[in-house]
Amino acid sequence: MTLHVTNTLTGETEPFEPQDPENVLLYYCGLTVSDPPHLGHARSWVHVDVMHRWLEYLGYDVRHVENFTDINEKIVARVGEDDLGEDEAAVAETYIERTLADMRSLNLLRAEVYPRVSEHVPEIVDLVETLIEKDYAYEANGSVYFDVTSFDDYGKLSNQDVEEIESQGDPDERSEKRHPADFALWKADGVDVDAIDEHHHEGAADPEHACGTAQTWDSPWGEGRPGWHIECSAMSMTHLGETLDIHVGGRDLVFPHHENEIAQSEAATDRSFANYWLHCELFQMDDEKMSSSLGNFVTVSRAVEQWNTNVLRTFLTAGSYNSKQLYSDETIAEARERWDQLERAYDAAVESLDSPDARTKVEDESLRSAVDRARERFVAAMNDDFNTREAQSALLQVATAINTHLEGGPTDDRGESFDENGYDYRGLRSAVEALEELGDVLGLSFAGETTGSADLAGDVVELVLDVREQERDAGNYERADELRDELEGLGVEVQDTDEGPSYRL
RNA sequence: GCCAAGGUGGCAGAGUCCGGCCGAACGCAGCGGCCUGCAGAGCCGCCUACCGCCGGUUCAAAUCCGGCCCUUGGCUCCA
Repeated sequence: MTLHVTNTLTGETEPFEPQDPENVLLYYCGLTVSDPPHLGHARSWVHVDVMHRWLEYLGYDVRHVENFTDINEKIVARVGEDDLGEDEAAVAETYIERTLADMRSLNLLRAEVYPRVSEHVPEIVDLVETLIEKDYAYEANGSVYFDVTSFDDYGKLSNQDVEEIESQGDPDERSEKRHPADFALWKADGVDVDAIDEHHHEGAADPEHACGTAQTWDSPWGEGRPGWHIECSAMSMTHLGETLDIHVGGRDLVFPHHENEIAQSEAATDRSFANYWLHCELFQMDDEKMSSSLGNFVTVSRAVEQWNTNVLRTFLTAGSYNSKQLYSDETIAEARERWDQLERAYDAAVESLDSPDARTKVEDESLRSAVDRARERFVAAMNDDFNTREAQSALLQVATAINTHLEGGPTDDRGESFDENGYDYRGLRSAVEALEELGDVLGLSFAGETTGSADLAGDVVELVLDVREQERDAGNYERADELRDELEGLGVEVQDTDEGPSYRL
């Protein structure tokens, strides 16, 4: 059984075969750092992260590169705003730091490199020169444009017909372009701040000021700035070579961005730019997508604060990466419920494993075979185009098997209960291992976060529970219920069990 | 207008590439039972889907083919 992925280039699900059987070159189109990252970005990050983890699980070495676009008109437009920074680079740096912090809070595996456009201008200039030499690009008034009619495959990713394409880029570029679909590789000096959509930051720095702070670079065509699309080609080639195995990005980037990346790169190298193009679908808010430009987003930092990393990751992987996902209070609450079930079952299994009953010699085939079946389902699901929803379902299957075993007591292979009151420690151990190992593929972590303050809080909760037990023993249930309600009000979930009360924070 | 993706139970969401095991997974909500002082959690069971509409192929279709309707995304910055 091998990994299959849906390739936007062919529109089909294909077996995955990297160029080098042991290594995978993975590039993810990162973000333009002109706004705080929102949950939509997090959804893509988490899915790319899960791909990365799954590829490693399969034994590949993954070279994962994720860029930051730190040269962009939208960044310039924010210069001087709040305390973001006094020039384009400073604003970008502010957001890059925030973004990296958000990424850490989501338990993402680090990429090997996070290249920035500003650090690759020489490579970009080289690439543009190559394209001009090969007659795929032309200079006009200090700007350089890619000639789409010179590249036969133009449109192969998004199935566009060159003749149908109206135009790309700023309106004032049009007169300079030979074909309306030609796009800028290099833009002559100035920044047209008027062209920037400023709907979500009224009162931003005035255009004059912004223009003054837009950095420019020297080039064979005079002072200027790199175009948007060329950066990804230059950076991925610099760090991963001419042909990528996997290129991932948001669905909204298919055209024109990814289409243009292909054109530039393949025109320059005469080689395939990326063998597999995977696209992450977007979040659906009531009836439109979540996006920076629409302003209808929830920031990552707020979401992590409000929920937590495990709940969020459960939520973000509750659908396939390549299908749209509905964002609503209900769908996120449901994810929380799923995660809680996993965690409760895991805690129960670990606790039982440590109890004397677990040492009773009991064999329970049903638990172990349920875990084996779940493992198989999980692996098959992930190999089937990273089907994370199905994978979650397999994890829940383990949780149910644990609970059934703990609840009903062990059974023999005919499903009849043993007389002994014991647990099958081998089965429990395999269940715990499965949860840890497979959960890790989704970036879920069962290792409780026991900080010093949490320990203290736990001690205090136990003290209260001791008092409550005394009240219960005395038949004073009203007082006992009050204590339980009050604890719940503080976020402590109390459960009475045969072995006494237990709680979750 | 052009390109792309999608329409599955009250909600959400797999399955559609490789037709039968799908009268349709997993979960949420709801209902009944067990357990419990009660509650929660958990367990067991139930409930609601002829899989957008019409036609075709086939012994057999949610899954293949054709037509139609609707939704969403892209064609301007966007994960």
